[in-house]
Amino acid sequence: MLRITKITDYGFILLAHMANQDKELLHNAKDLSAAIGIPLPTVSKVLKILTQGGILQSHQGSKGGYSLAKPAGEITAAEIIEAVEGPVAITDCSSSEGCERNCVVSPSWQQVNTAVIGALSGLTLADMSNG
Amino acid sequence: MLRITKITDYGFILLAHMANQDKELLHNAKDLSAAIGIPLPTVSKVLKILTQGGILQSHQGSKGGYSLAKPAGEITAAEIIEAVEGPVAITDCSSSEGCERNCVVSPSWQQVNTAVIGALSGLTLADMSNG
DNA sequence: CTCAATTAAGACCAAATAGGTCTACTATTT
DNA sequence: AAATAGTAGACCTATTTGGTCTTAATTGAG
Ligand code: SF4
Ligand code: SF4
Repeated sequence: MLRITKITDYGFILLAHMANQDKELLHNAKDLSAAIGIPLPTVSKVLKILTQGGILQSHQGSKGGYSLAKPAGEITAAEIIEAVEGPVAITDCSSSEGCERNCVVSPSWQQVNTAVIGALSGLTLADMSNG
Repeated sequence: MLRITKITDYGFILLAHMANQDKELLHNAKDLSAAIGIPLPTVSKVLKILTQGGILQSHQGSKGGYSLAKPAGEITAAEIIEAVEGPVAITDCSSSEGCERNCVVSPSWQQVNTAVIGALSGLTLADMSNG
């Protein structure tokens, strides 16, 4: 339905919050949950996914937490979405797997897909955070 | 997951097929189903939705069928998607209803949404069909 | 060394959405 | 009248998404 998922949306909220504070500060899931107003288990899940996608760096154990893996100005919206939902593909045929029905409109979708990725790549977390 | 639905995809295939033929010719669901290779009930559903959305014109009764409501060059991809899935809104906050959690990243999503709609509005059915 | 705090991994279930089919009805042509 | 074709909408199934939970592994502090 041409919409990002809630998990992705939460990811952006969390990342923007982290980008607005001292870069070295470790944020733990519990504090973030309280700060953002999203239940802890969900926050925890999102942070885990973002870490697996290389957007966040984690530090385990007591006094552990998460921090941005790169400066906010170097993390693009496209990267974040890909980390959470996988490659951006507006149709089956604009993904790597493709589509067996290789129809006439496919090239147009490729164009649209490229344009969308372009828009998302031109926007960094720094742009999105404090504004 | 940032993807158009299958019904929408079918819609584009059907419309492109129709745009590639005589504008005045009426296409009935059965023939279109055979031509495109999508089951009749599904084709029928898609055509109905496109008609309700004002993209197609229908003609009931024997020898009836569907034809484009406007020249292919005047039907944009954005229009078609809206007709099938409703307004393009990449997040809750970029739709008319909005989102109660009015967060800091919302303005950025508005920008992205506008860019996406722009890309979709700049592409007509004529562009997408015979190309 | 032990304990508490904290992330990691993934199972799990419930809710929502999407995909697809079907039936009954209406309109038009012959 | 009969045949053809669209209209409306219910309906069920499959898939995806949202969210929670449990169990482990890791690390710092006392
Ligand atoms: S190839 Fe045609 S059918 Fe397959 S995804 Fe692309 S547009 Fe849709
Ligand atoms: S306002 Fe914030 S939370 Fe609500 S949809 Fe927009 S980005 Fe997501």
